[in-house]
Amino acid sequence: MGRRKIEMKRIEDKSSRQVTFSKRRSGLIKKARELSILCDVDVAVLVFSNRGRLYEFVNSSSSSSLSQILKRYQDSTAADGKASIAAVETEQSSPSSCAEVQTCGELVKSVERYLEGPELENLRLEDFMRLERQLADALVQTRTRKEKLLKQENEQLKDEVANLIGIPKSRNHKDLGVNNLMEVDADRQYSQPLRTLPLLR
Amino acid sequence: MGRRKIEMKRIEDKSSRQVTFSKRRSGLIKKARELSILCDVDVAVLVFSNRGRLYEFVNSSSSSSLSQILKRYQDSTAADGKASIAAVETEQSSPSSCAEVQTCGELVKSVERYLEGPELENLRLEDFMRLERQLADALVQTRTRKEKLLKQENEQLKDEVANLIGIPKSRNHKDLGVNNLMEVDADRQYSQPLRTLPLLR
DNA sequence: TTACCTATCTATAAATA
DNA sequence: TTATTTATAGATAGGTA
Repeated sequence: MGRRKIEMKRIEDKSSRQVTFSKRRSGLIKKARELSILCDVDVAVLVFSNRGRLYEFVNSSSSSSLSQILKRYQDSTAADGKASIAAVETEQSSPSSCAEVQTCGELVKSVERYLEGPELENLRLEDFMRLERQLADALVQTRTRKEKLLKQENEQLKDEVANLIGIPKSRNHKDLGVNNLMEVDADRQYSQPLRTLPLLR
Repeated sequence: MGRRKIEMKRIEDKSSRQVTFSKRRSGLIKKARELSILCDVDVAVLVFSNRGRLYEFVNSSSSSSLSQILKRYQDSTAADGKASIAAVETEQSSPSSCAEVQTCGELVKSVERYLEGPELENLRLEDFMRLERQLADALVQTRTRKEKLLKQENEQLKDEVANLIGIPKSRNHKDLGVNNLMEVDADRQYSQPLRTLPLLR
């Protein structure tokens, strides 16, 4: 998509890597927006720069759990302007793969340095910690809900079994609400579609 | 990027919306992968279809909290139904050769060390953050195991129900253990509109 | 940086099998 | 319906200011 085709590997030149990052990041988020509009689906894109900055897209009309999580997180950081989560400077001199730049240890050290510095910078740390808590809370909440549904379903099924054993007339059975639980998607070229659980409203 | 320019609004025709969804979803995830490789950054893309299915991309070298969560989520699903029973069953006993158990044990020990360590009052930010992550991961793993057990039971019960429906002669349900491929009606009607809610695992 | 420029490459809308 | 083809719209790599 440019003057030349480029190899699919890490761009070594720092400057052009940064430029490409900026361009492609914008492009990715634009495409995410288009997908969400054209196809009327929920899309979330999260990009963490090597300096720990987060760029994101979450379509506003989303109602899914994860999007809610991300939105919640977004709200919590809105006061501090965009992309301020753990926006710390890491002058890591790790000679090896820069993919590991943002290890927790590195990040923590950076945050500590950040805290020792002047300014209201610790606000960003709070943003980060708030994000951590929110994600954990949301994860727990979501899993609890799903587990609850599974238990409910199991209870229904147990009742069904009991009924069928106790009253073995071949009556018309009620819907079990489980028929698509084990559905598997065939498209695994790039991603792994994950099953979701039907929820009656 | 096609024969014609299209308006940026929801595609009304269901068929072409589905086709566009499939194409653009693949394209989005491809671009996410390219961005993560070329620029060596962490990228996560989540797409929830209207049927509640989740398509995702999270680059493997990511080390951010969110990516870790999503990755673990992905992993737990990928391993679904494979060799997970043994791991669960051996959990009670002392450390076994199972990597999963070992990992869990290591995690618990680490957490215990932190909790029982002498310098608890001097808990540093680094320790705190690591602890937070460990607790979150442990929670996820534990709940994943529980969920797998629930699903197993759920599947057994579904088979049982299917068998009892298909063979409504009242029998002892224990002799239905053979894997009988009974199918459930696909065109059943729900009394209420079924809404699917994407859930984290 | 910070942004435009534009030749090329890529994604994809529509057609077709 | 799903896969393949093709013509175009769109994204962007390397320049330039």
